[in-house]
Amino acid sequence: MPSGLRERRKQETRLAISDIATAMFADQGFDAVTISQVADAAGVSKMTVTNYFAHKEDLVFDRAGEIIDGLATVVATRSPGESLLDAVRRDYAAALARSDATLGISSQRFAAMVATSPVLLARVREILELREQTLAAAIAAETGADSVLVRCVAAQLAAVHRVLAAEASRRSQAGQSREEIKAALAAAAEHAFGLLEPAIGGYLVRR
Amino acid sequence: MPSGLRERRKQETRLAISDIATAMFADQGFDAVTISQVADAAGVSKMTVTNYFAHKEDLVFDRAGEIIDGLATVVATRSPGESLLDAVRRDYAAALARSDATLGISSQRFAAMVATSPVLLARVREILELREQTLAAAIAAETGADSVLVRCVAAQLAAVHRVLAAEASRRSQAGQSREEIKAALAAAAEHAFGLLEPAIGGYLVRR
DNA sequence: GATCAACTTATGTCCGACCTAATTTTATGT
DNA sequence: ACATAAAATTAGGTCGGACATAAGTTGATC
Repeated sequence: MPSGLRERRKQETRLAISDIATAMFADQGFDAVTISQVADAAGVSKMTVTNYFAHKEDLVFDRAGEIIDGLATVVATRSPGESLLDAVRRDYAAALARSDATLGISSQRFAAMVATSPVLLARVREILELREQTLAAAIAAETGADSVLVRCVAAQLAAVHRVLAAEASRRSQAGQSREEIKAALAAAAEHAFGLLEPAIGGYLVRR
Repeated sequence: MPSGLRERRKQETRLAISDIATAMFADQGFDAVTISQVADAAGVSKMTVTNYFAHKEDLVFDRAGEIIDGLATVVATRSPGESLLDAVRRDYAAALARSDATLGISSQRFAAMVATSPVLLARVREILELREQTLAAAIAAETGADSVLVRCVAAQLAAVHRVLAAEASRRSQAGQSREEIKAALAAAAEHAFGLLEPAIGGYLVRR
């Protein structure tokens, strides 16, 4: 098991590399900075970077696991009497209130960096697909059976999150303020989740 | 302008390279075959392959444009009195009847090849995202205004197609017959599109 | 304090993507 | 028919990311 110093150093090194890399990427663009340059700036060898981060994209999306598990956790921990849609909608409002980073609200430079890099966009798509699949698995675990319908419900719920995140990214790129974006997202979420209400509003109310 | 022979030769070369490549990929796996090997097998130089196909994945998904434009075309060409959902649902049934290749029904080997290659899966995600965006643009063009709601509707419609295609891929990998898969997809489509009925069933009925 | 395990490094290979210049093939005008 | 222009193809090279291996270094443990 991790013994004090060694493990702490690892986390420090990891974070230092990730922070420096993200700053360099935001500054010069993801594809314009090589792993070697990141390694040099961080004062480590190239191999150390690739040891910590299996893929270059991981330098940017180090906390992808939280996004991937987010929706499934919300569904799994919802209170009795709450439907899937209610839980996801309630959680979105809460995330907005606490300015959760996973909603896609970011600095103009970060948003532009992601939007202009094919590699990062691909990674975002993969993360969102995994989130949807994880959500579908959580729903399937609750209903006891996997099915196309379960995956459709998961897809619809995840799609709302995804479309709202895209809107957040768009507004971030446009340079809007966090408060401005949050207000817009709150209004948009009303409409978006409301659209699903007649379809899956009563789906899987927890007993 | 394209003058007979020259253009025809190009298309022949392009198709020959693509066919040989797909066969080699299906046989040995996408990542196990290099572009050089494809070039050798096709009797051309490596540069010729990369001239025709900007990315290695394009050797497999040469007709991506058809998938990307499919839903938008369906929506844009639907008849008066038809809603968005009705048009997409009707078209799906028609595509199923004609065993359209874009539905995801394929040979076991092809399905396995795609499913086991991270690069190909990434390309599939990109194609599906582009299809959704193209559909959203078509809907926005009709309503006269883009919005989060429009993108949500596009996302929901595209999601059904995507979930059904994933099901097709899963069954293809499992070695089910085309007829077997078509029957399962027809039934699944009933449920999947039916789920959206109360949400967007009356949305954008063409006048 | 010596030993072991884990972390880091140096070095090198492989492949996809890309570039440039040279060569071959096709099309066109006289 | 032939020369010339245009386009396709080729050869050879660079670069970066991913990966493998072995050697070196540092922290942990008895």
